[in-house]
Amino acid sequence: MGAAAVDGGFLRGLVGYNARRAGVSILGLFKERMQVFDLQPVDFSVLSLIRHNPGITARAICDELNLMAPNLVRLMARLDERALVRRQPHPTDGRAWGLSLTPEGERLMSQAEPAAAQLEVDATADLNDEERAQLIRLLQRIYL
Amino acid sequence: MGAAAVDGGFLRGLVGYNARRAGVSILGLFKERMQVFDLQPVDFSVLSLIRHNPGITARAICDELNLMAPNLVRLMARLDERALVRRQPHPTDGRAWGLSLTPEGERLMSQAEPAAAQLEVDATADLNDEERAQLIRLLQRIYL
DNA sequence: TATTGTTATACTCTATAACTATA
DNA sequence: TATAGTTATAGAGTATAACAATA
Repeated sequence: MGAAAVDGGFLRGLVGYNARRAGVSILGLFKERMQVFDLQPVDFSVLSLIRHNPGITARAICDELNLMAPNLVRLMARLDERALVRRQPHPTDGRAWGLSLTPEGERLMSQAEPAAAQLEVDATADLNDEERAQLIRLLQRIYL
Repeated sequence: MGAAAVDGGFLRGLVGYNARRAGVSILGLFKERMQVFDLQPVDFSVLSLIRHNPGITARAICDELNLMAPNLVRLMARLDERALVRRQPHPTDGRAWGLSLTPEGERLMSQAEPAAAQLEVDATADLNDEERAQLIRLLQRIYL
């Protein structure tokens, strides 16, 4: 009567189905562990991208993370209210802003990124380092 | 200035990030190809599960697909309106319904499932059969 | 007392069109 | 003419609480 008795045979032969299920599984632990930082998965991705690309534009973030521009606006507003990010006039493009972390944003991410890395290892505890690396290589060959 | 110049180094070292990106990539082709069947990804998953488990209950579907019961109600109502599924009194549990495909639902899925399998191969064209199988094995060790 | 299915509802995420300022 | 950022808004997906019927 439990899930074990259900024949999910066809679905489980699909890469897309398994990628989604695995992603949801990791995301569950992510939300749990990242509560202390008050960071949603997307918030974390955006902040990490800004951290490693100071001066990046909103447009480049949208391209990299596959976000729609209007949706990034409210997200950035939240991060701005929390004083985690800073916008400065773009040096060459008057339409754009150059984004970077505030000292507080930097402090937060210097803790959040290691936490995320550890969380990943815990969420994929059945895999060793080599298997985890190969999994990532295979996944990237799909979307890159 | 394009996405290629962006350092996504930290994020791309995370299994969760890559699983999500790969899943989104496959989902894009899924929605495109499945338009002819008028099936959302979740609709397809539910119908496939019912097809291979005739008499299955809504509860078992929720457990298998990680859905919340209230959300399945509207979804089932749509499939019911399209006369793709049928509910019959459960043989042993008076609270539950036994779900199965109608002949029309069976006809639709006999076309949709092979289309989904082909779509997967196309969306993961950089992988050969062995790599695809290994990718699935690795993903399942995360969530199963 | 617990579980199945359901209703109502709220919240978040995602998507589209239209506008401004600049390139 | 095209692009960066923004506003407003509609739609889809996801979440919780509460209820009736049955186990």
